[in-house]
Amino acid sequence: MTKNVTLFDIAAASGVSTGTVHRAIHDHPGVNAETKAQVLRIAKKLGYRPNLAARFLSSKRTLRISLNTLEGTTSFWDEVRTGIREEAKAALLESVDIQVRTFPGLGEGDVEAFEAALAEKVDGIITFPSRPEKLLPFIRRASRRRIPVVCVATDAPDSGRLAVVSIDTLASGALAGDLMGRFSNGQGKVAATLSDLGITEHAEKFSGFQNTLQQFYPAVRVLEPLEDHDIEPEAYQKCRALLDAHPDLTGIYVTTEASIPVISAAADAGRLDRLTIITTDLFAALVPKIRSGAVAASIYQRPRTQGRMAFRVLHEYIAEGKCPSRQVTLAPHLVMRGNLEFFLGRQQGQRSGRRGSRTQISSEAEAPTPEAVLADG
Amino acid sequence: MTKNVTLFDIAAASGVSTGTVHRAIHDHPGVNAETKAQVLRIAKKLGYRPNLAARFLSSKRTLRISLNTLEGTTSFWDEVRTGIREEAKAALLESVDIQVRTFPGLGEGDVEAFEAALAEKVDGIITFPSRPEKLLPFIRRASRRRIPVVCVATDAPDSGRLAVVSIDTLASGALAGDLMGRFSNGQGKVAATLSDLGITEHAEKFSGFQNTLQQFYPAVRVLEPLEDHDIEPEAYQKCRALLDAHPDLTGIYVTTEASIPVISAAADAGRLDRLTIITTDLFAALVPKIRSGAVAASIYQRPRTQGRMAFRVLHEYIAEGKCPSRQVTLAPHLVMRGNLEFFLGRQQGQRSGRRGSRTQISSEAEAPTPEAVLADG
DNA sequence: TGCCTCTCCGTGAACGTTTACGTTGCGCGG
DNA sequence: CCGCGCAACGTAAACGTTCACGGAGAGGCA
Repeated sequence: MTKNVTLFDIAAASGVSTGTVHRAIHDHPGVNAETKAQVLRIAKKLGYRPNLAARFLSSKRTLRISLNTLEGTTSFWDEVRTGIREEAKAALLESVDIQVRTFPGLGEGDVEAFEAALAEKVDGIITFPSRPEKLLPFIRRASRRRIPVVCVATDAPDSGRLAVVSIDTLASGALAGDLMGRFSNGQGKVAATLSDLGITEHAEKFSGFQNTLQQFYPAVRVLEPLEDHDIEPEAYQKCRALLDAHPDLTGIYVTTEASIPVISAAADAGRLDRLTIITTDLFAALVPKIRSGAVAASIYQRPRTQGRMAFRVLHEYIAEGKCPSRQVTLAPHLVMRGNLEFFLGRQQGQRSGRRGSRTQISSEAEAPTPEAVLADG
Repeated sequence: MTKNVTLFDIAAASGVSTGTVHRAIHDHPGVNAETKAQVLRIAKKLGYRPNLAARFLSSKRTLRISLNTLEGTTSFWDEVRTGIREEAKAALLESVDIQVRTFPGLGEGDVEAFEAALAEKVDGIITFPSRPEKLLPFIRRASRRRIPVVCVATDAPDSGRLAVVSIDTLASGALAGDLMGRFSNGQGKVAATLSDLGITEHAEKFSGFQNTLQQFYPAVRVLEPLEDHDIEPEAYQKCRALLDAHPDLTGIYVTTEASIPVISAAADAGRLDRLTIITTDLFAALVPKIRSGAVAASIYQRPRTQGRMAFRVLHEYIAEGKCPSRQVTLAPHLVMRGNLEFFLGRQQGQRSGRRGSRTQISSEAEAPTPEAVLADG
């Protein structure tokens, strides 16, 4: 491991001063085009990597990032936010200011929120692109302004976004398919609900679900997916109609958070005990349904981890200038009756976690601590 | 957010120099007891928190940690190591030197490996405490010497270890129980194999398994657990005997990595297709068994994440002097036929990941980059 | 008294980057 | 020729911590 290349080394090699090297590298004005090219060439040849400690030491600006989310699904985004905060605390090199901007509905106010973030000149944007195609030009604009954008849960392809963080949709669907196949003993007729086939993520979940069933449980018949367009009454109505049309339906896979209307429809049709229902995510209203067995399993999309990863990618980019992998996909967790309490405890413990860890410092006196100051008393 | 307290502030407030403050805080020799107490009091009153950037800037020592693992289960510990490396790279503030020490068997050579690590005066030890009670005094000794010890996979309670990172055993067992109950349609007779009831983790897994079945699938009968003491022939023999003794056995849950002998026993007894087998972890030999459907599901203990967490806790302690939560428990992942490829791809992508991310920097030219040097060409 | 040791403490130079400011050299209008 | 502005570049002081060095005193011993 040879000693790291510094600005000074580059300066010496190219016959200029560190100030010029710095300006060249950071594309700041006031440096000749030739000189700049020369410096960049040498920097690259020498394999320059900035020393973050030095950078943070000298310019200790606070990192400002905007989190743009949907208003309705608060529990999910609350967890995402917690994850971001957690990871920000772990990065521990700068103070972080998270500005939360919410928009009321899919495609409503998302652009405005994004523009507001841009206007504030934040250092990065973590967003749920509710309507990717509408947001696309704005993400491009941010990208041109060197403001990194990380999409969470849903992707905005070809937008120049830095990265997307989501669970692996195919694996999610496949897991649901496998469970459905096993739970149904390899036979029966099952359906899936989703928001809109036009949304890649939902289409992929369904695809994973269908493929797995076709491949490994060929006797199970998969119906056409049911689109609810994120409207609960529509989900309820369509589900009732589905149940009426198929008296022999054995299972439903809800790929979105809109599982409650589906469960209600099944209950109102008196079919709850004959249906295997697999849902998505974990929120207060769903808990009793899982506990009672109405829901066989729920596929948890790990919002906290999504938040952590989103921040992490952003931070790596801002700090080190590295372009991380453009797609961060997570494996979903599976929540069932037996391990439900575990997941609830985590959500719980999370919120009180911040205080918890503080008190722990002082209470666990026997713990070894390098900073004597902090250990005492 | 008030400006951070520095060594200089403390020095000014207590009428000494920064050098003395530094020595006092870090418990270095050469400072009067009274002075030291005074400095510490003031530091505490002012709420001093060390500036890591400055610290890493000045003393760029390389962090040396020892990873003590079991020789046999290489795939698991290889992943753990990869996770550690990953996280170390993400910490990006210092170079990390991971010394791997392996010991041949449970309780064989583990103490020697630990002592070797201590002798090397490493900055931290990440270990699998194969026989916690034997290792206990040595962990204590490390703790007294302020060398933090993180246990992975298995805990060493009351040893003064900094933290333990593991899968939540109860949730694991519960998940296995839930799946077993569902897959068996709520009836039948099932068994579980484990290494030794004396090992807390295994006992807890079984307990979660049993409780879940008793509570939610009361018609399923759970047999006494089968102890294989981590000896494959013993696992095979006992399993054959089990199958002979219980011709109506419907499922087996293997809580350890020793699932191959169980599968062999079932196959040799001609019972494979009538048994629901739930295994643990994911390794090469298991893959075809899952693919063929011999194994219904495997509970993946996420070694890479365990490694990441272990390093993270260690790093937080060393860097910031903070005592993290003493127990880091993870939710297991569930591997089935449909999502098997996803997990295999992750393991694969992991190993080539380091190079992959490098090439990505240069290939993804459209990506915005703050360091012009790295983006060009 | 001279010399030496030991403890306690101050001093100042790193570490690599950022940034405000100073210094050239050149062209141009008056 | 003077003065001005401007582009291009150099300079040096931060940022907070670490660490090697050295000095001042106190005490011991011949």
